[in-house]
Order: sequence, then C-alpha cells, then structure tokens
Amino acid sequence: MNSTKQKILKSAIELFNRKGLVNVRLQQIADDSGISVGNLAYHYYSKKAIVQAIDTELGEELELLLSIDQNFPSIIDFDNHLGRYFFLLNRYSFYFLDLLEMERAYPKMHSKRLIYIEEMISQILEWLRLNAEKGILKHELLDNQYQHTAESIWMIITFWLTQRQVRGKTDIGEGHFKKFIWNQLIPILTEGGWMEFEAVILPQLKFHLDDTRSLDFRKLT
Amino acid sequence: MNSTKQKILKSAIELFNRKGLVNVRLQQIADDSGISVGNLAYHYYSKKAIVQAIDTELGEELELLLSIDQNFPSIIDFDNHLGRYFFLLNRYSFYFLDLLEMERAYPKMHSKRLIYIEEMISQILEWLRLNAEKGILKHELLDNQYQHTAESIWMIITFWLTQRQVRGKTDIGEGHFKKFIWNQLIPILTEGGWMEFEAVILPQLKFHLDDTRSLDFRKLT
DNA sequence: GTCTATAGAGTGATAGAC
DNA sequence: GTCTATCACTCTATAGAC
Repeated sequence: MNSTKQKILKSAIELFNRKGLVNVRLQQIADDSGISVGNLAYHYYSKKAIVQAIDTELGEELELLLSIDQNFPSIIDFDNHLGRYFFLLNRYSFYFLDLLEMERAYPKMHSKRLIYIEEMISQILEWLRLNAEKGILKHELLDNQYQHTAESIWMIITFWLTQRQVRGKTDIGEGHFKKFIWNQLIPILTEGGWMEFEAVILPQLKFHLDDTRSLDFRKLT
Repeated sequence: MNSTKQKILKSAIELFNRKGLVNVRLQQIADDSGISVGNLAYHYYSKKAIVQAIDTELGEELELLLSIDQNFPSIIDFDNHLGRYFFLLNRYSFYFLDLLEMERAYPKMHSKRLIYIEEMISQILEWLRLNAEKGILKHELLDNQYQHTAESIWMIITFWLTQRQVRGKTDIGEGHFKKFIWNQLIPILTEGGWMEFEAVILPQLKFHLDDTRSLDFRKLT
C-alpha cells in the first residue's frame, strides 16, 4: 500500500473515531490527508471502499486475537487478553461506537463481523468452563449461567466506549476497564481462584494509575 | 394535545424505532401520519421539535420509574421493575439504540438525560446495598464491587436492544432479558437469598415462554 | 496521481394559496 | 389547519484538465 493510501486510512480512522461514521465528510478526510477530494476518489472509489479497507484491517487484528484465545487458560493470560481488546477498542473506536450504523449502512460487511462476535463469546465461555474444571471458578449454579456471563463480558467489552462516551466519562482508562470485567468473575472465583487473583491480578490493577476515579480495589476486612 | 399531533408522534416513534433517528425523513413521518410535510411543519417546527416532544414523554415515564425505585427493596419488586424497564426499552427503542447519535445531534437534550442515567445507577446500587444488609446478598468482597455491579446492570439494560439487534437475535423476549440481569445477582445471593429467588423468581422466569432460545433455567444437581 | 469544477440526488425548512 | 411548490443547502460521486 502506497503512502497516500496509508495517509487516507489514518485520517479516516481518526476522524471516524472522533466524529462518528456518518458525521465525517469526504472533504474532511481529504483535507486532513492534505489532498483533494478528487484525489481521494482516485485512491478509494467511494466512502464505502474506505470503510471496507479499515474493516479488513480490523478483521485481521481480531482474527489474530481470536486465534490465540486457546492459549490463555490462566488468569494472567486472560488479563493480558483484556489489554489487547482495550487496545483495539481505542484504535478502531468508531467501529464499536457506531456498531449499529455500520450494520444499517453496510449489512454485508456486518454479516462477516457477526462471526467474530459469536466466536469471541464462545471463546470466553470456553475459558470460563476450562477454569471451572481447573478449580479456579465455581461450578455453574444454573443452566446457561456461564453462557450469560460470557455474553455479559462481551457486552461490557463491546459497549465499554459507548457507555463511557454517553456518560461523559472519557477520562477513565484501561485499569478501570479491566476492573469492570474482573468484577464479573470475582463472585464466581473459588477460594483457590481468589488467592491466585489476589496474587497476580490485584497488583496489576493497582499499577494502572491512569484512572482518575478512585482506584481503591483492596480487599475489605 | 390534539389528535394530529398525537398521530405525528406515534408515527415518528414507530419510524425512529424501526429505521433509526437519522434514517427517517420528515416526508416519511408525514406519509405515515397521512398528512403533508407542510402540515407536519405547522405542528412541529422542526425535526428536533418532534424529537424533543418524544424526549419529554420518555422523560416523564423515566421519572415515574425512578421515583418508585425506593419502594422495591424485595426481590419480586426488583423483578417487576425490570419488566417496566423492558417495556420502556421497547416503546422508545430508538432512544436506546441511537443513544450516541442523540448525544451528538442534540447535546442539550442529552445532558438532561445524563441525570436520569446516574440516578438509575445509584438506585440500583442502593437496592444492592439494602439487600446486602437484609442478608439477601453477600457482602462486598472488594471496594466498589457493588458500584461496578450496578453499572453493569445499567449497561445490560441500556444496551440490551443494541446487542440484540447487532447479533441479529430479534426473536428473544422479556424472559431472556430478565434472566440475563438476574445472572448478575445469582453469584452474590446468600443462602437465604437463593431460597427466596428460587421460590419467587424462578417460576416467574419459566413463565416467560416468549423466548425462542432455550429456557432451561433449572438448578443443576 | 493530482487537481478543480460540477453533476445529481437528497433533505430540512419555508412561502403562500386555500 | 392543511396543502403544493420550492428554496437553500449538504454530500457523494464523476468528468475532464494538467
């Protein structure tokens, strides 16, 4: 890919992230890239073509993340994985913020993304079941309990940025995100699971001092 | 409010819900109401004025829901409350589906809505703490645990429709919604809390046979 | 590859008759 | 209160010169 194409994608992603997909004009992308609209059209036939290029880029990164899922059975690997999702969330935030508009405007692209979504959920579920067997997590109390938990975790990841923006709390960072997800797991940790969590994850979470809000996450006595 | 104004609002809500705020033309609202665009403009000065009218309507219903929050300390009242939120979710679905677009297009309206959001979260938190004192819920393991749980429950309520639409699962109903929320509470129920839940809520959930997906929610042995 | 200029298809809002 | 007609504007996409 030549440098002009790269410049265009960089500008487009940045503008989409900041203003939302439908609120970005081709003119703005061209201006930000330092080229004309005509030239923009030479490199990318249409707005859809730009979105498609970004979509492919994100798709590759997601596949990478999904393919290494099988290798994070331990608690610390899950935490690292959350970090990687947080990175993608911020890099391609418009994709998560305008998820619904993407579906309405580009249904074909979205149907491919659907596969990633279901894969993501089933691999979280897999991780939960694996750790239940290992004695890190308690066994399910009800049918579908872990299915619901996996879907909840997916929801928190997917709509994390949206809720943050809606509530005007754009100052909270990765530590807060992770604590939020871990909160889904803390009540279902076994005694042993808690000990591992306390030893490995808690210090990690406290390290993330990028949060403005209270970081207190110490065990109550 | 005269009948034409009511017809307009009814059409607008329906169209917004189905196609999304930005994808509905004034012409369509007029057609659906059986009037002309000119007449539409006579009754509502602009598109924004229509949205504002709906916003006020929803605001009143939300205030009603938030004002009776203090009266649902028991488990069954919480469940009923979830039912009321589910009703509002569906009646004004565009407001939840296009939450971000609402903020971008009508920031002033949104800043009022922000208050409701924070109130909703703090009243869920209040309920959690009340039931922890009553011995229905376990005490917090960590600082902010219930704060996170309350925010998670708010997220699930608020983005329930969005995730459903994104994943193409428009066939799942109120029972599934409630089970999903209850799944947040099940792991933190005390022994006594579980017994009450099993007696009062489980039969209720099984009653909702509107779900297409598996309804199995029986206790595993 | 890059530009300017403009076509073409909306879209919200308005004017003015009835 | 209701209508038709149209303005003023926005935005994507294209044509054609350099």
